[in-house]
Amino acid sequence: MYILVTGSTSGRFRVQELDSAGAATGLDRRLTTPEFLALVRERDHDVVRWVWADTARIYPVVLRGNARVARCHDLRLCHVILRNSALTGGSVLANAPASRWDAPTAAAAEPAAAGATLFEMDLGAAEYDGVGHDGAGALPDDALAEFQAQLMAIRTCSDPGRLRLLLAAESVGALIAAEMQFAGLPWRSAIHDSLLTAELGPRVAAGSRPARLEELAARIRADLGDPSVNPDSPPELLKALNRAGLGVASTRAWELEKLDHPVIEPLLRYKKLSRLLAANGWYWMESWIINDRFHPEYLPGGVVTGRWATRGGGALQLPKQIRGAVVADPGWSFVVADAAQLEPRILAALSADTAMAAAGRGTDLYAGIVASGVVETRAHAKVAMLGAMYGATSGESGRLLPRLARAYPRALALTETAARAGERGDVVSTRLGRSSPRPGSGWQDDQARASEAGATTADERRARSQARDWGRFTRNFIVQGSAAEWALCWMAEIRKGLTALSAPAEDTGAAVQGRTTRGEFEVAPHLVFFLHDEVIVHTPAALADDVARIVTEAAGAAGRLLFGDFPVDFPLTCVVVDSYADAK
DNA sequence: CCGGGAGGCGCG
DNA sequence: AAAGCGCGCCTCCCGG
Repeated sequence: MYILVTGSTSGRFRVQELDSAGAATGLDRRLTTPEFLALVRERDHDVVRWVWADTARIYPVVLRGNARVARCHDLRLCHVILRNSALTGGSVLANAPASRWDAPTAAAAEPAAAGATLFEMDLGAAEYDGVGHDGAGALPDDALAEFQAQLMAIRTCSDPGRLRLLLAAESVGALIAAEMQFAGLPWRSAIHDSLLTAELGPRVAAGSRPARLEELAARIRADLGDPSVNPDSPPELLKALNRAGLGVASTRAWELEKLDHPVIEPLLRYKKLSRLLAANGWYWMESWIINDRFHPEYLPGGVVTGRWATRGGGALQLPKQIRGAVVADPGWSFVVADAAQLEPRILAALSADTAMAAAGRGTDLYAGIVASGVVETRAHAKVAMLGAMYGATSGESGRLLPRLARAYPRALALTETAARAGERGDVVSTRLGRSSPRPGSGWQDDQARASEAGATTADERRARSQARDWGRFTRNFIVQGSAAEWALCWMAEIRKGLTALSAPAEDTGAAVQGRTTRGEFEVAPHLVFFLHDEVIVHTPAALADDVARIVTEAAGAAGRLLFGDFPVDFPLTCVVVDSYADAK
């Protein structure tokens, strides 16, 4: 049973009931926002999947109305997958000309605009799919046709089960992303401020240097014998370093670390601190922290591999330096969990390499590789595995690869096959059927030119280099993308478990007019952060152990969803803490 | 004045 | 110029 929801600029929703084949049943109503919210509460208990154009646009309306949905089908996200998947390459959908469903997603509203709080902002419910203008100029209401085309593409593909799981996972990911943005990550501005003050000195006006940075800049100038050099300017700094007799080609920290000179220590500290100030300083805090919550905008499917991206606030790059500001509410705790060596385990399962899977059973996978006698140290095991998944050719990683290939031929053959496909310009696909993009026309042109009669050695070298670049991309795509699918399934299972844990707390009505509320996010355990292979759940402290069990069991369930009975473990490091800084 | 590329660094 | 993938976002700097 599907319920198709389309929106309108006049705050009315069109709601059409569809049967399990996606055909209209005739139930077709126009509802106001309160009526729509009432319908959501009434019908979400059934086996209903809500179908809509864009979760990021419509679901905040539901959340602000203190309601939630269990399942949805996000037409925009699913369209992208089905258009690109090799599994649906012959479908009508994939071969139709580009439409508005192929347009990039519009930027959402500014988060911290002019004193508005997140809960007062218009998150774009109106006109989220551009339909429903009651006058001239309305765009065609093609959401139903699009949904039916998607169902057809799934039904007629070679492996519908995998794609159905992928689309369900992608869509529930969109729900979770909206819920996490809505709930926010607990963030203590006072602690953040004192961390900054301890590192940088007292806060100063924007545009001037805090005391610690000013002192370090003075030392750098003195040590370089250059009273005017600006340490924020790489070209100036590079010249000054060279004048001081330091033969570096860049000012990167990893290169400076190799040098022995008095200026290096203050310079590296300057770089570290100026980065903290620029990326996560007071200005960042004022822009992104509202009422002790960080509300990043997550973008499910924002990376071609299926990983999420974020927009604004740099939520996926929170430096370890400031994680001490992430503190649970009084009486609450965080359950912080992180999948151990996720990508190599995904590779073992993808390739059905039982030896590699066995090396990770009940233990650190890299330690297991050492115990199997493949390499001598854990560091070697790790760098060799990363090299296999990223396509290392030289250095220590390159030297260790043959030993890995001897011990785990199936796993290494899979990555090699993916790389060769990319080098030819072919498409590769993840476990559940997300396919890599084709290389651009420039790439194709360069390959073609290199095989023509008049090709120069420079043409050939260039084409070969680009082919290898693309091969490294496709090599990594299957692993990173399949790991992203595991993570989506993991989060979906966590969300399901958390819902069951707090099921009795059925709420009764809409938010009080004019009041801001986070609804059940104020009383029940909920996801507040996700970072590729890591989640944070904010929970009443009394439920933390239950939550930890749910999170752990969800990892096993995700593995079974992707890989059935294949004997691969997905162990977690899972801790209950008050502060994110204590997680590892 | 603005936009975009480069350099650089944070995260997985 | 990071060996080897994927991102976002800061400042500086240059060209239009």
